[in-house]
Amino acid sequence: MARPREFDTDLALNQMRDVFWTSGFEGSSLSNLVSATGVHKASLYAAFGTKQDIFCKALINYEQIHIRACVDMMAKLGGRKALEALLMVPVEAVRNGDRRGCFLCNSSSDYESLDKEAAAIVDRGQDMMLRAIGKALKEAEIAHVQPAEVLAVYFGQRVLSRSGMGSKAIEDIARSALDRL
Amino acid sequence: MARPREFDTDLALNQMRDVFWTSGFEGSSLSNLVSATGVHKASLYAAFGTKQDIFCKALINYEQIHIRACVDMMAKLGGRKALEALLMVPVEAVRNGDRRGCFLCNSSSDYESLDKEAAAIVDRGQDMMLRAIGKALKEAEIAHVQPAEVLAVYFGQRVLSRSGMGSKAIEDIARSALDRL
DNA sequence: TTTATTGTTGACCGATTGGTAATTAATTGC
DNA sequence: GCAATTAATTACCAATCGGTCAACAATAAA
Repeated sequence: MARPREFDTDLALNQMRDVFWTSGFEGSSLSNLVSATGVHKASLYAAFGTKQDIFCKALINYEQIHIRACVDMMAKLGGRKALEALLMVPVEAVRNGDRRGCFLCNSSSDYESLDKEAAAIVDRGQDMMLRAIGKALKEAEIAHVQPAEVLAVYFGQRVLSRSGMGSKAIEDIARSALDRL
Repeated sequence: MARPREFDTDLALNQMRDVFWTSGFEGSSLSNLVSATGVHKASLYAAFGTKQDIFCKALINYEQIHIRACVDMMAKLGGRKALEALLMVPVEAVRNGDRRGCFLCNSSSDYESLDKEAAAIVDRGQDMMLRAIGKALKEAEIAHVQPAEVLAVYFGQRVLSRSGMGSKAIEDIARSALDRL
């Protein structure tokens, strides 16, 4: 009943998510989003709202795709294998040349620059991961390890990935942590 | 032989370091630095150079003061006690209401937006910490744990501090990690 | 006191920031 | 074909960005 959209909103959101993922909220400008999508600024605004709105949608997109996939994989594997798989995710990423780290971890580190809505999305994402880790620890009957410690190791791997640590060293972190579980 | 400076350069650098520490390179503007120091923009430029120059000096200042203090404390305590002290640093910070995390960890996470000089300073800081951790592990005769894993736990604590995790949970991470050493 | 040197200041630079109003274009239901 | 609806585009907005320059002020050596 009206003029159809000329761009794929899902594709555009994925592209903008990658920009924020790589450069963070402050480090990404509207013109970065425009070049990544090929869509004019005013059209992006009409379709997604302000920069803060877009960031929130990008973060939700990340959680629905990547965090969800991670959590589902852990639920499927269960127990110790779930934890092994979790700590190997950063290793595989770096092996594939992906040094963006984890968008959730990056946003946790940039928590200061986030509005309430985005901060709540970060909180929810962390909670998802903590639950999945807690469930795996229980299944593996590892009672003396806190879920937050595993999340800390995972986030540590992700931060160190960003600053150029080699895939072998990232893997050593995983093995060193898993050896003591 | 000329007009004396009206502001304390060391104090001003400390104040600017705190701005970058809290908000990162992209998240800090020159006007933020001006309000934090009370020094005019052109005077800051004359005394410290460009924004990138100031960031590098701030990061060096952080390493010389905070990383150095941390490494020295570990060298003094030695062995297992050094590792215990290290993982308690984030706990004490959050207890004191300090949620800035670790400037070195924050900069590692923002590695993408750093120039070569700043990136090299980050690399050096990480190396200092890895050496100190490695020495402590050796002294405690803990051979099966990688220094990078301890650094990952520490960075993880710092990231989670930024996103509002409670001091008790940050302490649980420390205890959980130390219990298994 | 004069002169050389250096710090402070306010005005200004072009570029970019996030955001918006108005115009034009494309589609469907009638 | 016509009207209604919505998308795309252009041009523009005030504000801020990092940075610079010339005028002025303060000091020490001569």
